[in-house]
Amino acid sequence: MAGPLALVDCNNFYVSCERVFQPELRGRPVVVLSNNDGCVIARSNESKALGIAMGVPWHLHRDRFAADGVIVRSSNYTLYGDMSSRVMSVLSRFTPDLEIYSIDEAFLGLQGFGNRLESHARALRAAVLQWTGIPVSVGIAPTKTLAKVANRIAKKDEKHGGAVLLLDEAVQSAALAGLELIDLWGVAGRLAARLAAIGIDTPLDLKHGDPRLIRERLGVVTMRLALELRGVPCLGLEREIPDRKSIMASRSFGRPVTTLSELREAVASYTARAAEKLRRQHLATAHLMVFVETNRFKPDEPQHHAARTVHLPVATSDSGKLIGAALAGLASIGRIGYRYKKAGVVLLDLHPASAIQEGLFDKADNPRRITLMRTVDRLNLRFGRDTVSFAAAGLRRPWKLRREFLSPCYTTAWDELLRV
DNA sequence: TCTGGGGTCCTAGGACCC
DNA sequence: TCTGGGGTCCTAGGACCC
Repeated sequence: MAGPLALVDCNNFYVSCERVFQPELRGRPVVVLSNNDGCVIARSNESKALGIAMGVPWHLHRDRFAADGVIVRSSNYTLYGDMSSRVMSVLSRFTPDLEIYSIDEAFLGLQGFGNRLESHARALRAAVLQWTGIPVSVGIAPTKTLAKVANRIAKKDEKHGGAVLLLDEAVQSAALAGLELIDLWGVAGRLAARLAAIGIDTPLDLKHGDPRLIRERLGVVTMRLALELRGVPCLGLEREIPDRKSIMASRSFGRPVTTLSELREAVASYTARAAEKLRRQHLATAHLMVFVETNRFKPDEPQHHAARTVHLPVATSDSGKLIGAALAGLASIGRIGYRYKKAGVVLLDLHPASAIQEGLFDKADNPRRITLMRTVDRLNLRFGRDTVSFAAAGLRRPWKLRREFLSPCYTTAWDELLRV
């Protein structure tokens, strides 16, 4: 069933969108800034070559950007959303098997294309460029994780002409040999550190690691990642767009907010915006969370981060009701005397709007947690340096627990016991 | 000398992605 | 003066219920 997959990823997407309508930006260093012109969220290749990192705050680098002739644009999400739809629409002409993964990426199922994969990839790139003006890179491999690797190589090295195929095992390993763990999809700093702690230092180590051991130590998500590196598909193509599980509307304030009335205004307008999204997706919500935050980049100022969840007796998408609930939540957490930097609302526990009348949202069929308990006569604990074992009447055999799986409060107790 | 075995809801936070 | 705005999944623990 599973055939090769392509990951199609738009190059420097936001910058490319700006360039479609301002061709004079081509060949020049360009960055796009986040809301409030806070930090850099997209860079052209020329900007990357200047050493501009993702996410850097603009105000700290403004002078340097100016000196380097960097062109700066505020973001325009309406434009990017529209361009994204055009790109996806072109891609859908090439295969019905399409997963829109993000605003600028899609996975394509390419079963049945046989040995025409490479020419197909090139035709696809050319079509997207011609019809939308957006350059894309294509990575083709048997699994999503390897397709990500292929795409990364296609993007980094121009000699491949924007398309890379990783179809046989030796080629895949050669590609992985040039990467570090944090270059992999799903690996960031923390996981890389935990992998290193069990002797997995490179993508090839992970590929050849013992899946059972990895699962035991690091969980099922990491085991899937290891298998995907071997070419075993663990992540399927998701053709249907699933309903959202939460909807958020939040903003950082341009300057600190110190009065409750300003906070109320902001929260009311974010709630209205979230409610619009909710209705557009034909959903209703039964919980709403409102939160406020002070400026975390100013640790010397008094900090206050607070959130309150408000339960709605009947799921709704009515802006008025939601704003009322959000303001009630805000009243119980907002405090005078703090300089607030950010606020927002999150709508949770979403249901199809059509289910409201029938009350179908009310009852969840699946238990949220399964508890196992056993009363035992007496516990016999043996503490070792790295493991503790339990023997008890009521347990068929002793349980052994490794230290790294204990939460810190227990390991402290463990240390105490070892000292005795 | 002795008092079960589950369940739900809520809050909070970690870790990752784009 | 100035550091984004969304999402996902997972884990853990407390309060409370029957």
